[in-house]
Amino acid sequence: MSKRLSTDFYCRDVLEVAPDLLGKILVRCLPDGSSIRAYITEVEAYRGTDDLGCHASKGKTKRNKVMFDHGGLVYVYLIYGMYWMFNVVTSVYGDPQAVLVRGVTSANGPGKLTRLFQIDGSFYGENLEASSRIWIEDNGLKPSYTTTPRIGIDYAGPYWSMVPWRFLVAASEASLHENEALRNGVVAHKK
DNA sequence: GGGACGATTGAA
DNA sequence: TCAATCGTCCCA
Repeated sequence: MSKRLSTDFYCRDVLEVAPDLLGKILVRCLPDGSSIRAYITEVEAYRGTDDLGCHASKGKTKRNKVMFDHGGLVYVYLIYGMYWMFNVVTSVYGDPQAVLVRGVTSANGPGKLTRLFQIDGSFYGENLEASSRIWIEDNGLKPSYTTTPRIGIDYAGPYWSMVPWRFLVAASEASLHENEALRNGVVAHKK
C-alpha cells in the first residue's frame, strides 16, 4: 500500500527531494473518474536565484512566483508555445526551488508526460497534499540512480549548464520492476 | 506596443 | 536539421 506524500516531504532542499522522487508514484485523477498512475523515473533540480538555469535567477515574476512559496505546490509553465512543464516546488517560503519531472514509466519526456496526464495551466499552484486530482505516493521503492547535466539549458553558462542535477532511475523500468518485486517478496527472475 | 526566446517534440 | 506555436519578459 502506498501513501500520499505530505507537504513536509517537499519542504527540504531540492537536491534531497529530487532524487527522493525517483520511484515515487505520480497519480492523476481525471474528470471522468478514472486515474493514471506511473513511477517517476527522471527529474531535474532547479535551485534558487544563484542557479542561472533556474527561472528564479531572474527574480520573482508572474510566471515563477509559486517557486517562491513553500514546498509541495505545483509549478507549471508553457514552453515553445505547446508543451506544459510539470514541476514540484520544494524548500521553504522565500527559497525558490523546484523539481522538473521529466519522465515516468509510461512517458519519457516532460512534454509527453503532461500530455498523457492531462496537466495544463489550471494546475498552477495546486497543493499536492490536498488536491483531489493530482498527488504523489510513496510505495517504499528506493531505486538506484545516475546523474547527468540538466537538459536544454546551455544558456545558463559553462558552470550551471554542467551541474549534475538531472537524476535518472538506473536501467529505468528494469530497476523499478526489480525493486517492486523485492518489496513484495517476489523473486525476480532474470534471463 | 513590439520583438526575441524558450527546462520540447516529432518529422524531414 | 528544423518548424510548430504562444505566453512571458525585456526594451522602448
